[in-house]
Amino acid sequence: MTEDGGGTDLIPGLDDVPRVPADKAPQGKGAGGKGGRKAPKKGARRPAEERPVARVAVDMSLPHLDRPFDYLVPVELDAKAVPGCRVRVRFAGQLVDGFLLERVEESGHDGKLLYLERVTSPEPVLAPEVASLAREVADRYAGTFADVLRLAVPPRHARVEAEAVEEDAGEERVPAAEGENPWAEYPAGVSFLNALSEGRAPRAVWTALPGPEWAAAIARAVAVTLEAGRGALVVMADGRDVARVDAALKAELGEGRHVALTAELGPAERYRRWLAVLRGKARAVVGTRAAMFAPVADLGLVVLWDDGDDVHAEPHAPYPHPREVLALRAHRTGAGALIGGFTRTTDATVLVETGWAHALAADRTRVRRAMPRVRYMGEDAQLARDAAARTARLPNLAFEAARGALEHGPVLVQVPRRGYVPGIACGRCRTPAHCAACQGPLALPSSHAAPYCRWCGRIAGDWHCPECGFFQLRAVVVGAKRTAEELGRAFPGVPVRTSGREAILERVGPERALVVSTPGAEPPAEDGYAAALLLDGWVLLGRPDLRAGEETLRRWMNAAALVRPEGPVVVAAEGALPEVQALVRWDPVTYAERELAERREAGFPPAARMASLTATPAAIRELLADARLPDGAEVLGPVPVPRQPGAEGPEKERALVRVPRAAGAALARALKEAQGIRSARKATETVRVQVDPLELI
DNA sequence: GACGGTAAGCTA
DNA sequence: AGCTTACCGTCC
Repeated sequence: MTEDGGGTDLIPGLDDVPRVPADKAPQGKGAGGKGGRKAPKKGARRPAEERPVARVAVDMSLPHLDRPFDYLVPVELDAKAVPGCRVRVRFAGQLVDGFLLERVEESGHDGKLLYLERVTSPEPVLAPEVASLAREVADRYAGTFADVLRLAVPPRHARVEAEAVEEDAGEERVPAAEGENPWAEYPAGVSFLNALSEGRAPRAVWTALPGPEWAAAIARAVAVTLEAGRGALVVMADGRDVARVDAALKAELGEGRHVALTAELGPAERYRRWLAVLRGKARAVVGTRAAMFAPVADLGLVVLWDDGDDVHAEPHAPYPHPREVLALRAHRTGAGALIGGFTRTTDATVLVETGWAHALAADRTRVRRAMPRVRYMGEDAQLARDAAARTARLPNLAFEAARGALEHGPVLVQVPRRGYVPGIACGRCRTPAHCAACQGPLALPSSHAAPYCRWCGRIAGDWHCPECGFFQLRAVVVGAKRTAEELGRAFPGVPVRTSGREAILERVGPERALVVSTPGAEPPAEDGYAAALLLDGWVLLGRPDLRAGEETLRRWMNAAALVRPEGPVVVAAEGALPEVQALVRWDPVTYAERELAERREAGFPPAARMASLTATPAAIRELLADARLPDGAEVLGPVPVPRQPGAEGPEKERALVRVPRAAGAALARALKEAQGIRSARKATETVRVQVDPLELI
């Protein structure tokens, strides 16, 4: 992996030499209709004098038609038919949308060429860098160019496009805020910034110190990049993180030099801002995953924060991941890259181990100064001696930590999402089921396993109801709300607030309060939390997912990073677990390195490359029969997949194809080719192909 | 996927 | 013969 000049963007697969001169193609009357049955729709048409051939990416996501098609540019559209503009063409007899990729003198096509039907808009919305990026992303994910373009180019909003371009606010660049440099906390931080300001391409996997400084650090890196005359692109997991970086950028850059792109803006405003980027009015972008394709000109820096968050994963085909897309962009444009978070994913660890990026972290002394004091409560957790806490069934350690901390400010309580932890109650009298040992609430990890205690984790195999003696259990929904009620009773007089999927708190004040939140919805507290309780570690860790461990650590650290330095954090899990040890020592890097080593041992991603094929068993078999899989490929399964709620049709199965990491590109190519064979053959059932699927096992 | 060409199948 | 339906190659 070396740097490559990103400026010239020949689209791979587009560069075959045109052989047939355009004048062999039908001119004017010839094109309209032969034999006079159908009258020519337009009068005699004439191709443009210069570069009369337009290569068009038609909006068709069929794998076997995933290549450009040539059309003639009629003279009257000569001026409007610019590379990157939206066009409408006749394709297989029907009118379809497309993008004009380039204008050339001659076509390589032997047959007749049709004329462009119209230029939808002369706005060159498909920037050359984005076009070639989209081609590469499509190939990487065994998907089509058209599918990627649907993600990369927002739908047109004609009124917004026509709006008079507002005059520059004229605001002279605000000098970067002269506060202390957040990067000074990191030994390699300053040299990272220097490399950006010298226009080089530093690439770092950044383990951020706990606390709120990360947003300012990102903003500073962006500011330095802009000062050096290049653009910057920042991708965040959700709108709240976007808002934080947006605010930090405003503080750093002033108004008008960057835009925030999120889905909540609505189509008009979103398109307005996106156009501002395209037209070079804004040189920096912060946004959620769709922004990964934003047409930032002369890219100097890409940033991805919290790359392990599963909301980064694009749910639409071909399911590209921003980490991959931004890495590709940085690589091909010579931009710097910053992949940061409080934790470290195994995927980012691969980037470090292969030498693509450097690790950027603070030294231990600073980490120790900034990190919380983490305690754990395992099976031996003792019930609180305090009477009120005893009625609330809170283990002593958690109770004492919270009670002490509430003197100094808010306490964060992290509980898994509603439905994540199915609570249980007596099947007859509906009394909630509690642990015989510590009186914590019982829950069922899955329908087959025995109930366990949400506080202490002890398995409760021989439960019977203390009220009525019944021994069968029924599921009840337990979520943050219920936990909030239980906690409220343990701390009378302390306000309890909840933050979850439906009602997310933006932030909380410095006053004492219990803040019960689901993972990812934790509101930052002004001046930080005085303490945090991380409950239900067993459920998170017990999930049957390859990434359960790293994901649990990520959730814990993201919550614990909101606690004041040296504040207490109590985690409900066994101290011997590697995730707990990593949290206690605040050392996500060693954890990720070990985890990656284990994956390598077991042949799992990201040490190996995988693709999942989801379809009926017959369709999977056919696809695999057509696919010339690379050497060393191994097919696992297929196994039945649980039916999606509301899904129609026959039972689906899923097969996994595993290859050595180096064969990833060959795997994608083989699957794409096999999909092409299938679609050309008009196979009725489609196979969903997902390269690097997020959820595994 | 949608079109249009050709081949096979049915109605007089 | 004259119409339908079925299949399949092509789509610029």
